[in-house]
Amino acid sequence: MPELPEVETTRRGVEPHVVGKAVTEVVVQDARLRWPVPPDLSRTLSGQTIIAVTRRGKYLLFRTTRGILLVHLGMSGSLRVVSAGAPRLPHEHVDIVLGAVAMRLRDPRRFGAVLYTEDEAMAHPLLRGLGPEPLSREFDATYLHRQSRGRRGAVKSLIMDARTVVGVGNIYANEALFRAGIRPGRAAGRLSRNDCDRLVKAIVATLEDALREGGTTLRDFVNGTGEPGHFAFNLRIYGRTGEPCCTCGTRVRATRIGNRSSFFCSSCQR
DNA sequence: AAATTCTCCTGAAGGC
DNA sequence: TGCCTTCAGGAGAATT
Repeated sequence: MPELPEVETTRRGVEPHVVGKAVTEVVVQDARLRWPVPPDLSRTLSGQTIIAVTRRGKYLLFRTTRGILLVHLGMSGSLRVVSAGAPRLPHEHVDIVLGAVAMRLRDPRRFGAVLYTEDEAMAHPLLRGLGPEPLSREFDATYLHRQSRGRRGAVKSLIMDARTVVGVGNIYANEALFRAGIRPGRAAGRLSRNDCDRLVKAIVATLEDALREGGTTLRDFVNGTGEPGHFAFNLRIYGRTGEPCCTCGTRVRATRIGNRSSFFCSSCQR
């Protein structure tokens, strides 16, 4: 599931192949993504040169002098660079063709998005209101502590809420809480200042470790050049229901929080 | 205001 | 073997 490490891995993978190139055309095989791919996208984008590839949360931003192509990978999306005109496999819905190469979006579950805006980036409705980047200085214990005050909901839901901090999805939320020794169901408002400090450090460390491994591939994810990520081997708690905790041997328990599967060690996490 | 539920979608896995 | 149900999840929208 693309979370920050997967999206950033994708960004790094495609960036060198697309910056400085002009869009030749956009070929849409199936426009039915989370929102329809704009019908005039090919006409709008053709001729525009990509000057930078940035990321905000889980959104990829392909900047041109005129506007921004926004790409979100949803939960099963992947974007890779292929030869223009390479045979299309199932679920490969959109090609952003740049001369001899193309960025190709594959998205079996079609929860992803391909949009275009000429607004200033952060004014876009999907980007406005996003919380800080987890790997920025702004995301620290003081900030998280302040955000958590008065919250009776689960801390796991709080850190997965993009208004609190971007880029943390279900897998890394589970992993970070395990590393911090905090139960996912704990009321956010009951976190001590020290809990927040450990949790922020755990989130940062988890994301950085995953980034180093090129992200997590459970099923669909591949990077900008089609390679899977290897962090799945490092998952300590996610998906390990019934297995012994890697730290203390207690059986890993599963529960649902905010309609998302959650895993924890009842001994290591309080 | 915060918290919860619903919704989109398809493939895999389990049950009978 | 085959059909049916359940589950997985990002995150905006709707609801409580």
